[in-house]
Amino acid sequence: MVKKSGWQTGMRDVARLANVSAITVSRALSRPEKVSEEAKERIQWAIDSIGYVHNRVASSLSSNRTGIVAAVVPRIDNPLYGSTLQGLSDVLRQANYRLMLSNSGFYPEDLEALVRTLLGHRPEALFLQSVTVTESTRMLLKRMNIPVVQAGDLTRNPVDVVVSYSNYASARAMTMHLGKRGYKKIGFVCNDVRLNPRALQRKRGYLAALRALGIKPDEELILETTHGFREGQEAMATFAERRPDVEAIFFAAELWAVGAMAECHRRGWKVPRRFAIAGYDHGGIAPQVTPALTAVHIPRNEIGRVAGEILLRRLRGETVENPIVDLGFQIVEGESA
Amino acid sequence: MVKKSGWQTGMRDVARLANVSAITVSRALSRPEKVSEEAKERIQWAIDSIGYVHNRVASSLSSNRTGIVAAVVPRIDNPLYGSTLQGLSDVLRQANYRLMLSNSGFYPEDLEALVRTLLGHRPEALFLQSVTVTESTRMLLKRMNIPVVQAGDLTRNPVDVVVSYSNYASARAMTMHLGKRGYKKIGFVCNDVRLNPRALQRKRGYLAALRALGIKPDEELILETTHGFREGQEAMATFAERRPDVEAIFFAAELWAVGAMAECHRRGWKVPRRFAIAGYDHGGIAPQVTPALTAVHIPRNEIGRVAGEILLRRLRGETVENPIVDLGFQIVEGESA
DNA sequence: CTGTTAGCGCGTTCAC
DNA sequence: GTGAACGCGCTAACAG
Repeated sequence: MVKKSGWQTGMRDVARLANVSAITVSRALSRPEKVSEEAKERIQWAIDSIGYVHNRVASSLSSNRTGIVAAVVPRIDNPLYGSTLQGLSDVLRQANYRLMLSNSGFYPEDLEALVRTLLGHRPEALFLQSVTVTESTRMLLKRMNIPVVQAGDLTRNPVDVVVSYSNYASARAMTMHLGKRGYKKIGFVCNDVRLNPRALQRKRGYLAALRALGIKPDEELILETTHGFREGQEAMATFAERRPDVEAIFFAAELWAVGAMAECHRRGWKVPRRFAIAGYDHGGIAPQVTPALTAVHIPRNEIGRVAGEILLRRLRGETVENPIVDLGFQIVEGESA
Repeated sequence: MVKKSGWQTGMRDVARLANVSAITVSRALSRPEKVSEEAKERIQWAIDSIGYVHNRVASSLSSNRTGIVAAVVPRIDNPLYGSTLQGLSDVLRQANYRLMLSNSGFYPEDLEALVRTLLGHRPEALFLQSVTVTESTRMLLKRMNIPVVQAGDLTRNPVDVVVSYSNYASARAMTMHLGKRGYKKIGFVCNDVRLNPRALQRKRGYLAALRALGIKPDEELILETTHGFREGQEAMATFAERRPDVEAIFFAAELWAVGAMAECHRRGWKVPRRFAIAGYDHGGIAPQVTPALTAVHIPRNEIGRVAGEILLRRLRGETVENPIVDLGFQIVEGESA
C-alpha cells in the first residue's frame, strides 16, 4: 500500500490516454501481434507522451516470469570468469533475459546463503561457477525447480547440468604431451589441493600421466602455492635451486607460467633449453609472451555461451539430453616446451 | 492469476504452521526486532521445515523496494571494468543489494534501450560506465528519480553523479612527465577520436602538454588505431620505420604499450635507450613486464567502491555534496621511460 | 482483436 | 507484540 509518488505512471494511465483497456496495453507490450496496428500506435504515442516505463516487478508477480537469470562466480574481476560471463550474457540478452550477478568467494557455505538470497528474486535459471555445493544447497535448488548450469569442473554429479572441461583430463593431457616430447623430470605447480578441488583434479591428472609414462612421481617436483605472477617467479626460483635437474615444469594455473618465464628471462635461463615451461589457460597474457607459451587452452567464453543456450532451451521447456557437457580443452603448442 | 505449482509455498503456509499470521512472518523476516523471540523461533522452524524462500518479487511490489542496483558496462570480459564491478559489488553486497549487470556495447543509442529495459525491473540505483548518454536517456533517468553514478571520464555534466578520473588530465600529466625527462619527440597512440570520446580527451591532454612544454605538435607522431596487443606491436613498428627519430611514445591504452615492449624486445631495440615507452592502466599485465613499465595508473576498483558508497548514501536519503568526484590517477614511474 | 474479473504474495496502515 | 483488510501494478483466464 504505497502512496503513488505523483510522477509515477502506470498502465492505467497509458490505457486511459490511448482509449483502450489496461490489458490491451499489456498485450501491446508483451505480444504485439495480438493487438491491432491502430491500437498499438495510439498506445505507443501514449507511452511516449507520459513517459511510461513498463513495471516488470508487477509483471513478474502476476505472470510468474521475471526474465532474470542469476549467475554466481567466485570473483567478477577475474578475466577468466569475465570471459564466461560475457558469453553467457551475450546469449541471454538475445532472449531478453537479464543477468543478476553475484560473487561468492570460494566457500560452499557462503554460497548457500547467497543462492538463497538470489532465489528470493525468483530468477528463472541459475548459472553457478562452482561444482562443489552443499547437500542442502542442492536440495534447495531441486525444490525451486529451475534449470541450473554449473561450470568449473566436469563433475559426474551436477545439481542439474554441467558445462565444463575436465581439470583432470586436461592436466593429464598436458603432462602426457611433455612426456612425449622426451621430458622425464617434470615438475608440477598447483593450488592447495585441500582448499581447491580443481587443483586436486589437475594434480591427479598429472600423476596419472606420470604413471602412464612410466615415470615415478617425485614429491620434490610438486609444489602447491597460491596463484599469481610473483608466485610463479618464486616457484621457478625454488625449482632451480632445489631441483636444478628438473627438465620441464607444468604450471597449472594462468599467471604462474608467465611469471616463471619472466624469471627465466631475468636469470638468463633459456626456455625451453634450460627449463621447459607449460601453462594453463591461454587467453589473456599467455599468447603474448616470448617464446610462445605451450599451454592448456580452456574455452571460457564458449562455456558461457553453451551454458546460456542450454538454460534457454530448458526455459523453453525442451529437455536436454545429456546433463554433462564436456567442452574439452586444447593443448596449444608454443615453443616454451 | 497463476495456478500454484503445488510445491510453491508462501508466507501463509509458514504462518499457519507457526501459528501466527502472515504479517508476523513478514516482520520476522524484515524487522526481527519487532517480533517476540518465541514467535521467531516457531517461524524459523516452520520456514525450514517447508523450505520457504522469501518472495522478493511480491515484496518489491508491495514495498516499492527491489534491493536491486543495475550496472551497465561496455563489456564484462574487460578486466578494467571487471575490477570496477568487483569494487561496486563488494560494497553493495554489504548493504544487501544485488547487482543486475548488462553490457552495452559502445553506442549511446543502444544504451538507451538497455537502460529502459533495466529500469523496468525498478532498480533502486544505477551505475553507468559511460559518460555519453543521449538527451532522452538523461530525461528518462531524471524522471525515474533514482541515484545514478557514471564513470569513464570526469564529465562536468553528469546525469547525477560522476566518479572517475580525468582522461585529459592524466594524459597531460604523463606527457608532461615525459617532457620533463628530456624527451622532445614524443609519439602518441590512441583510439579513433571520432568514435571514442575518452580517446579524444587523452589526445587533447597530450596536445596541451606539448603546448606547455613548448613542443610543436607533429601529426606524424600521432597514431589512431584499435586497441590490442598486436596493434601495439604494429604501432611500434610503424613509428620505427616512419619516424625513427621518435624518442618516446605514449601508448594511451592498456595493451598497446605491452605489445610495443614485446616488439622492441623482438627487434633488439633497447627500452628506454632506443625508444622510451609509456602506457596507460597499470593493473593486469603491465606491472610484470621488463623493464618495468612507466604508466598511468587508474584506480579502477576504487571507482567501483566509491560509486557504490555514494549510491548507498543516496539510497539512505543522504545528500551528496559534490556530484563530481575525481579519484585521480597516478604516474607510476618504471624504467621504460 | 478487445475487455472484465480476479488475483499474484507480499507489506503498509491502523486498530487492538 | 500482533492481526485484518486492502492494494501495489500487472496479467491469466475467459467471454464476447
